[in-house]
Parts: sequence; structure tokens; C-alpha cells
Amino acid sequence: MNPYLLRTFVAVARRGSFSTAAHDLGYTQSAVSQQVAALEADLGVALLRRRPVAPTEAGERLLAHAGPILLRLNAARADVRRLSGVPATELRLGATALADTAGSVAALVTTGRAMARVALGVRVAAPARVTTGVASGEFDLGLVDGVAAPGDPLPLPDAGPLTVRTVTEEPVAVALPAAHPLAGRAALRLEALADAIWLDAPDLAPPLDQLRAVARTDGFAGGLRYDGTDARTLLELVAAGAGLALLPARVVRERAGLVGIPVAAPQVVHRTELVHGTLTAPAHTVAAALTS
Amino acid sequence: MNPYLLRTFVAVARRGSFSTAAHDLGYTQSAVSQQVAALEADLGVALLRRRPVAPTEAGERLLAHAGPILLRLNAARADVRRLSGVPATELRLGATALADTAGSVAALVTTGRAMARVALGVRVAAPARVTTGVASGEFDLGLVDGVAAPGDPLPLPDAGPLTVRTVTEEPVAVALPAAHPLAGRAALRLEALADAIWLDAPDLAPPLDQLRAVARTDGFAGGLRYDGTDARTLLELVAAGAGLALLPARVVRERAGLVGIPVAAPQVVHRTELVHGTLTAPAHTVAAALTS
DNA sequence: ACAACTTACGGGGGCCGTAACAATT
DNA sequence: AATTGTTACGGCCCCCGTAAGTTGT
Repeated sequence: MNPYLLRTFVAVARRGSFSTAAHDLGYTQSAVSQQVAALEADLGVALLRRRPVAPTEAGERLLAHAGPILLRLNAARADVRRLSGVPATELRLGATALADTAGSVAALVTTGRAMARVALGVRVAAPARVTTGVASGEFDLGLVDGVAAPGDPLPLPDAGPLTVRTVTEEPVAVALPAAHPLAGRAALRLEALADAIWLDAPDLAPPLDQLRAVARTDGFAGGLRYDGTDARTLLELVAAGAGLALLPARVVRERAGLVGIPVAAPQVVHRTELVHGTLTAPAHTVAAALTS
Repeated sequence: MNPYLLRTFVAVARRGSFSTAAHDLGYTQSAVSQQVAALEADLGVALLRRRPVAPTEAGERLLAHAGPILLRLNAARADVRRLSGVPATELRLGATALADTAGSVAALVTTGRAMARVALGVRVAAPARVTTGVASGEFDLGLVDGVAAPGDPLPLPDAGPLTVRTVTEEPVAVALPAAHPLAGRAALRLEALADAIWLDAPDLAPPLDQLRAVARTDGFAGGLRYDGTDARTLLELVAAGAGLALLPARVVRERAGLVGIPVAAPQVVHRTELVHGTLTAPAHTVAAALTS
């Protein structure tokens, strides 16, 4: 199963059009048609229904596989090439929005700047994006945050053999407006909040289905959804009463008018982890400084 | 990065010889030489040192990626083909050795036999083998056992989008010879046993590094290692004093002369899970019967 | 009728085998 | 000298683009 055919198939399925996909990929639409036909012949199944173009059941199934496969293929290429490329003169850092609660990003940049002739780049993105970016060589180092049981590693998507090191582990709190009925409580059990209105902000706070898994309920119905990585905006939404959010206690305290109530049980903490593949020389220095 | 080249590279690296790998794969050794050269040219790195043939650092790195990639590629193919193949007339079941402690395998076979014209096959293998076998289509259904925190899913290797359902959850116990000094205890804390001698039987009992992770220590140094899936033999080894083992309490009781001490903390249970990809019709019936 | 996908066909490149060559033991 | 990997070369097949054909709206 040729990965190029796979890539083409994915493009066609996503765009819903052979000709558009062909244009995207720099092929003629005839070539794309032949490629999809070849893939279907190889697998012995129709993958797409035509006119309108939509994946069949088998096509849907293949799509579920194709993404991770192509990702890992890219990751392998990037990882191997890193080992023989010219000595790196730049250091690209990917970080999730709340990964720098303990000043991690600032620390990295400071360390990086101390090295001569290394261009630094920092980019904030969603956790999955950071992880896959590190795997695929887009970033040299990734800082990813999330919540987990104390001592447990974060549940990262599998994108190949990446090295993960703990950077920080800090308390989390349920963020509430100061006027909220629960604002006076000393601690809260997560299960007791399953029926509350929660903000669904998967790029900043734990995805709601992770909360369901931790609390072992099927509550935590999503209220307002926020797609993005700006923590200040999220804190504003909480303050405005749009819903609760589970955040590092330190972050909740930054916004006046909010209170952070510790989570009594189950015990969870906010973790930041450093993720990387094969390290270039400057990245190695920075990584060592951060986790020492 | 052509998967065929990847497969050839893996074969050469594993066999340590171009000519032997060529013979295995049905190529001439010239073709293999050209394939490896093409892969090296594509990646811009030397992957193998010749004479003797051994992977370079980049080659080692690629090898770490290649296995999972080829696995997932096979899994995708098997998964999609399952959707359009002829109606299945056989049902291949993979199971780990201790997955049938509650009679799961027997139940499956009984249900399967009730269906006309379906050939049944059962095969016991190591957990990783069962999981990858299901992913790659070798098995229609997999029964995998292991230990985890109550309610937590088992830590299965990622082999693609597989469906997992809980079958049983039972107490585990530390298996001891009746004459053992600890044999009279009502319960034991796992951490307290980090310095004991443990049997390392990764195909039957939790791998020792999983125990280390659960107990958060770096003890559990391996004593005797048993590679295989015969539970009776393992029980004999425990009875002979070769080391401790964490096993389903029910299994420990099967062997006279052994005692099973419940684990007080951290709380862990023995779980059996049913694993499958896209289900063929008979497999669907059997799976439904088992998890209802 | 038109837009969009498929099929026919020809050229070019890639891949494999044969065979000659090189290098290591 | 023998074994093993590489290079040269030629044929075959695969893949893409052009262009004609087909199909659904």
C-alpha cells in the first residue's frame, strides 16, 4: 500500500473532489483518478462513492488509519534526517498555552539565547499539534501540559518513539467566578461537578471526555466551546459565568474575580512535559537545562 | 518513503546480511543492495555499515520507527479488506494465557459452535502478539488480560483504531509458596515487595516494569525469567520458590501449596478485554454474546 | 450542455535481474 | 580464492500526462 496513494486518497476524501485534490497535490485529475482506482484495486474494495464524492464504509475505515500512518512516516523521516543534517543553527519550540505556568518557556528561551548563533522560534499550539509537530520535525522541542493523576504521564497521542520528561507538576483547581455558589468551598469532588456547566476548551484545558474518564461518569456535558489558545480569554469566559474550567491553580489566581477551588478527589495535578525526538546539539543543551 | 524499501531494510538489518535478506524476500542480492541504497539516498543518511552489516545510529532510529509503521500499514489493509471480503466462514480467536480465568474462551467457543458453518480457531499468545494479530487481521477477535487500576483500561500497544470492551475484572493476588514467611499476611502493599525476588514472565503476568510504574519504585529486579504462556509451569516455579508473581487470585488458588495474598495498595485488578477491529458477522455475534 | 470522473494510449522513469566489478576475509 | 556487496546495463512495468470517452446533473 503505497503511501503516495494513501495521501492522494486522503486529499480526495477531504476535499470531496478529485479535481480539487489533483490541483492541491500538483497532479492532473486523471492521475488522481488512476491512483484512487489503483488503491481500490489493491485493496479490493470501493473506497469512494463518486458524484458526489464521499467515502464508503471501507473508505471511512481507511481514513481512520491513514492519518496516523502518514504522520508516523513523516516522523520517521524527520527523525532520521535529523541525525545527519548539517549542525542545527535554529531551535524551534512548540508549546501548549499553559505549559509555561512555571516560566518554562521563558527559561528555555533564556537558555537558548545564551548560545551563540542559534535562531530561536517559539510557537503556541494545541497539545496534539505540538506532539505531532515534534514527531514530524516541525519542532525540535515540545512543551505539553495537561492534567493527570500525580506521577502519571500525560496521555499523549502516539506519534512514534518520542522521549518525554517531566518539567513541572502543580496543583489544579476548578475555576469559578467569585460570586458562584460554590466559591466558598474549601475543596470539591470532581464527581460532584459532573452536572455543572463546563467550558469545553480542548486546546487549553483538559478535554471534557478526559474529565469523564477521570471521574468515571458520563456527565460533564459541554456548554460553550472555545477553540483557541488564549488563556486570558478563557479566564474572561469563566468570570462571565459561561462555565467551569479545570486549570492550574496558579493561572486561576492571575485573574481577579475568580476563585480556584482545589479538587479533593480523584487526585489530579497539572503537569508539563518536555517532548522530543532525536535532539540536535543546541536542543540538547536547552533540554538539559530545563529538566535538571 | 516506500514501505517496500522499509521492509527490505528491516530484513537486512535483522539478518545482518544483504544476501540472506534477499533470499528471504525473494529478491536478488543486487536488488536488495539497490533498495537500501535508494532508501539511504532518499533520506540522505547512511543506514547500514557494511562488512559487517550493522545499522548506523540513523539506521537504529529508523528501525525503531519501521516496525510500528509496517504494522499499522498491515493493520489498515486487513481492516479495510475485512469490509468487503466474502462473508466470513471462519472465526480466529487470539487469547492471552490468563484471559480465560472466568471461562471467557470457553464461552466464546460455545457461542461460536452454535453457529452453523463457521470454522473456529483459537490460539494462545503473548499480549502484544494478540493485539497486533487482531490489528493485522490474523485474528478476528482478541482476548487480552493484564492488570490495571480498577476501571482503567489495559495499557495496550497502539496498533491502530481497535475497539476494546471489558469482559471481566477480578481481584489479583501475590502468589507465594505456603511456606513463605509472608504467607500468613492478610494483605500486602505492593511497594513493600519491591525488594522481593519476582518472576519475570511477561507473557503471563504483568511485566516487571509495569509493576515498577504502578508502585512508583525502581525495584522489582527480575529473578528467573519465564518466556512462554503455560500458567501451570509458572505456578510450579512460584511453588518452587523461584520468585513471586502477581496473578488473578482465582488462578493462584488452583495450585495446592500456593497462597494468594490480596494487594492492599495501590489498588489493582486483573482485567480481561475483548479487542477487535471491524467485525465480520460471526465475530459480531460472538462478541455480543460475550460482553452482554 | 457542462462539469466531473474514467479510460485509452504513449512516453519516461524507476525497479529488478544478469553480469561484471570491487572489497574484505 | 571465496564470499559478499556494488555498479553497469538492459528490459519490463508502473505511473503520469494528454486526450478522448462516459456519466450524472
